[in-house]
Amino acid sequence: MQDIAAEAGVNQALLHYYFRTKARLSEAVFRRAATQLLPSVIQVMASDEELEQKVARVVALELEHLSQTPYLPGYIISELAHHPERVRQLLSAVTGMTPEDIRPRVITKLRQQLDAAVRAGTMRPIEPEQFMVNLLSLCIFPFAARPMIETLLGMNQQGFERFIERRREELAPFFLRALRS
Amino acid sequence: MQDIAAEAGVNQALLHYYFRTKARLSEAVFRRAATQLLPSVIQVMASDEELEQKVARVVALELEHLSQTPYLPGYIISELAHHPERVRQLLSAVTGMTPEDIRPRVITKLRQQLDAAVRAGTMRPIEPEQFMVNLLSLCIFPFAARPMIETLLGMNQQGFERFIERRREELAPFFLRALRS
DNA sequence: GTCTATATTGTGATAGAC
DNA sequence: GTCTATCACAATATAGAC
Repeated sequence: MQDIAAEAGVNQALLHYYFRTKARLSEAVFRRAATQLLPSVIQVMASDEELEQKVARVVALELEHLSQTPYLPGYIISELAHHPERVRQLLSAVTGMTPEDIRPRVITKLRQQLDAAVRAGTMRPIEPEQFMVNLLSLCIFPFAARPMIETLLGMNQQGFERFIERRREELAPFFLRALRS
Repeated sequence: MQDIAAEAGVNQALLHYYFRTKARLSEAVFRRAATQLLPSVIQVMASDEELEQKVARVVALELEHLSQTPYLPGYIISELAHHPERVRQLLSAVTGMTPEDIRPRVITKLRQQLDAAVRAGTMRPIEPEQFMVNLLSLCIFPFAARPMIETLLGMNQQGFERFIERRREELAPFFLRALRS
């Protein structure tokens, strides 16, 4: 609390005045962090856009955003690991919907599109859940594992940024090829 | 330290006797956790097996292992986020090589195989670094983001396990399709 | 090597003036 | 709303007997 107060240019007492306890400050920070990432992805996934467009937009959106806040995935996953029970309230607070309402909103539309593409013969069958997790894995994981990747692959910060630049171009085509029949 | 000692069936003093400080105990735990995951993947990646075999083996290896220790990725990423400086010493301790030695060992062999496949006309060009990060993302991220995925997609623990079962079958073919030309 | 008991410091939280 | 000063206790770490 001391350190946080100092970095904010105030003192501990003021933090308590606003947040009452350390746990509640921690939740507030977590909520703000998650708000930056989740709603836009949910919106894109649930939209009426073409599948190919969705993939391209999610990749662009995520890589653009995470390039500017590369610490976010590691932080969020860290919080998930330490406070998995917070996820429910977080999702409600961030989206304004209960988790039970979010799921169909995202999945139903996706499933329709994936089914249609299968019938049209352009895509192989894939569950919308797998589709979504695969896409987000490819976007988010590199940032979450960044320190390991940089060390293992001998990159400095600049090298990592170039690495991500390549992904901006290659990731959507890579992903779409995996879907095609 | 109290809680850890209690769960281990000893007392705080004994922990200090063996580990001297809490930080060093923490490092020891981290090292053991990482040792479970890294060496086997590095070994497979650097081996002489066919590329298709490598992909299948990494998927099988990772999903099998992570199903039994699903907390591991969240924990390791959490540690990376809080102590990125530990990665170097970790990699040395775990592999017995310096990071500078690990990189070529993994990357060189992969690059040869990928280049050969491109010349044979069976694969599109891809950097070995992207290849590796893509594959590991698809294997590891779902476990790291597990609480979020379960809540967002309305799964219970059993649902998540079924979700992973599907991936055991579908992930390697999915990934290989993305590589083919 | 393992324990009990204790020293010492760090940390979240509060009281009360302004 | 914001500060200084301080409390209460939890946490790490150590001493020393066995």
